[in-house]
Amino acid sequence: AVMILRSRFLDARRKRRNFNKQATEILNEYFYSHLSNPYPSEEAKEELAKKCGITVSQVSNWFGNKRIRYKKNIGKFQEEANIYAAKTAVTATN
Amino acid sequence: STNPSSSGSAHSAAAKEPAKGAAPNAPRTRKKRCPYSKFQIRELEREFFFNVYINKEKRLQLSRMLNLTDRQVKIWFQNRRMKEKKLSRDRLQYFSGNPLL
DNA sequence: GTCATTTATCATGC
DNA sequence: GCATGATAAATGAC
Repeated sequence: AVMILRSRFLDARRKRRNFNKQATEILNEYFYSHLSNPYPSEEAKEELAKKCGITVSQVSNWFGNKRIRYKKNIGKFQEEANIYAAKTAVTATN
Repeated sequence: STNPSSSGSAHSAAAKEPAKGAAPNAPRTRKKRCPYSKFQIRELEREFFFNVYINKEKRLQLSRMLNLTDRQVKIWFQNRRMKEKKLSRDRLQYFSGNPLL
């Protein structure tokens, strides 16, 4: 049984599963509210990981992918950026 | 699927490298990431199994055999050590929540 | 040397 | 068919 679980773990690293909507919301909120410097500190990563229910490594992966994919095509993320910009603006006024 | 080691573009031809005193204007273009072949990985892993830290002589020998630069071999061992550390962290986290094991 | 990162590639989800 | 998460080369800070 141990061997089965172990082998399943070893090749389960690349078995991708999408994050739930709430986790993606939290990550996007942080990203677009820190668009000038989207590099969360280690402490911020741990907090995001806890809130999203994922690991710190997964948080780092998400920000790495998000940064380069945003930089490569800002226009594609413009609508998304406006959404989260408005969302953070509302929370700021309240 | 295409084997980069067969073409020899990684080692022989001038991909980049500071080029001592050749061209004063240095474009400094980042080297394109080229995945290594199965054979290259297998040999690198074999050496990594014996010693996580590779010395200069074995590095040169391995780089010639695999048609890689010694810098590429050095960086591969660095990345491989980081990978091993991450695997250890993940294993610890994975099995820590399992009282059954 | 480590280590966060950039970039391209891989593998999967849908 | 791309979107997305994870991994593999490559760079740079320290």
